[in-house]
Amino acid sequence: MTSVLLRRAAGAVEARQLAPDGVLAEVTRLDAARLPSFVREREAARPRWVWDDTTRWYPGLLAAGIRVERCTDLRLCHAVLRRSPFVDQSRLRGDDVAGWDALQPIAAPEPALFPLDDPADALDPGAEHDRQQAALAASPQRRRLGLLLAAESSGALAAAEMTHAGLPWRADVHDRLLTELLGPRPAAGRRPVVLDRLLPAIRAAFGAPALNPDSPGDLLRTLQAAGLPVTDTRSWTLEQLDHPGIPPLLEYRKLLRLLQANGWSWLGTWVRDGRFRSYFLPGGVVTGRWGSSGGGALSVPTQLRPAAVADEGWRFVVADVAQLEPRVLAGMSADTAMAKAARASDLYQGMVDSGAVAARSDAKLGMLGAMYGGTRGESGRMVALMTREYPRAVGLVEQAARAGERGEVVHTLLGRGSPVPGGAWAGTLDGDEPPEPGGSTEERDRHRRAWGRFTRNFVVQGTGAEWALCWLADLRNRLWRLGTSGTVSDRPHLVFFLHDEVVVHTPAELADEVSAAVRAAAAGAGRLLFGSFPVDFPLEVSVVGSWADAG
DNA sequence: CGTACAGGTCTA
DNA sequence: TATCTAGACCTGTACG
Repeated sequence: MTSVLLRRAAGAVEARQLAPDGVLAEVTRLDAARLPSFVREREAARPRWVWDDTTRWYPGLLAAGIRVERCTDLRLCHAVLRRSPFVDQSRLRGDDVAGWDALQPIAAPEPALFPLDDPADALDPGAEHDRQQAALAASPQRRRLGLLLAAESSGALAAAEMTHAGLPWRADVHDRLLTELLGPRPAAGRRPVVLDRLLPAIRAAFGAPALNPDSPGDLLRTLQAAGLPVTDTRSWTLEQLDHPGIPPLLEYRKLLRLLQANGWSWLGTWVRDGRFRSYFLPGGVVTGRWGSSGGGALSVPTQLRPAAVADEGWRFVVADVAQLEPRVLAGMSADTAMAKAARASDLYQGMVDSGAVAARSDAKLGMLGAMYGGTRGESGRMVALMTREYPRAVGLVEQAARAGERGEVVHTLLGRGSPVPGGAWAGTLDGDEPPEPGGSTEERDRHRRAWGRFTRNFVVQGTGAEWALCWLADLRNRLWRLGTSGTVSDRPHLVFFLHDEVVVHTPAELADEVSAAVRAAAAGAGRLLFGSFPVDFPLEVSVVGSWADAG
């Protein structure tokens, strides 16, 4: 496959075409305004586009109606390679390593095609590409690492396309939901009538006429003065209490939260032209999960999902994986007993049916405890049971926890490395950092165990993210091929992705084919990561008019 | 007056 | 019979 490396050069663009063996075949210099037509012409041969950072190149191409099939995102690949234990770090050495380390994605593309004063312009993408290729070629885990880099780059394309398309969002439906719960939209500077009605009831119940429930300190003092035995004011704590002031207080806080997080001002800020537009950030989380920026895309309340409505004549295909992380753990540890339980569409029920545990809730508690590091109470007892039934799977996360406690780096199946621990407790391991002044032994042990819980979870959450990335990358190409003409948003396309769930917006007549594509991509992701090892990733797939109707 | 942090609540 | 993983983002409060 040929590659085309793009770089900005003083208001123009330089395109270097590389033959499959990496030899430079052709250099083209073109005016930045000519870039879209250049990419459109060359894309017919399906090259791999190599560029410093997808957020700096792809939004402009998408705006010009151009979609590309594959790319290498040097920023994201650099970040993976720099932390991977599968890489000989000396291969990445160069003058501008610090520059690549520090390079940030662009969250909101500026109106100009390329922003001025971009730190990316000081970096040489050609040299970085050569270093990355050399590091990959020398890796003892070339296949896995190569797969991870390709998946990460594909994710960057998918993320840019999702931002470009946006999630269909009906402002009128959202406004109706808010009005039903809070009353009509208040004038600027006023509060919704429902909150104004609840406030005196709360103050009266606690005999505190000046109470401001928005102030955590004020609220805690008032609750304690009313004789309630609390040390925090979390909803979970308050729900345990029997006092006439509690129900209106919880109601008040629930509605206030809705107003502040996803009220009318959210609607005005994040919904334009019938689309919720936020930025997905591939690799935004150390484990490899995506982060997001803008509008809280990672926590869209289920309460508001009725407002996500497909266009006229279009549908949503919503798909999620049941119990992704335990399945991934079964696969990466090659635990055949757990994989057998995972053959059922409900893994926890599969554990009950095989006689491993008595109840589904026990299986769930035990697995979550094993993956998160639960030791106490019922969770700890169930973890012990899991260890007996699934020694390979539990052994894998136990080893990751012990390694983390020793300050070592752990890695996912495809080779994403965990961060090196910082802070006083880790410094004492190598003796190159003095213990924190006032830091007691117990405090250091607490940090050590907390880091062990993090590395324990890292291997599972991170490998789960790799599975999801492979799923997404394959699905993206299948969706494109299902369409016959037009650009990304004219064909079936991704509009939302959240760890183990995708939403596809598709012309209604293609919805069944999209459902099949979603399933085929999931099966493909399982084979890519685990080969012929028999672990299933069953999906729940719904074809709906509104996101709220899925599941 | 702007920034940092704590506390809270939503998501998988 | 829980306080165990990862995030985003809001407000109030303390601090310089």
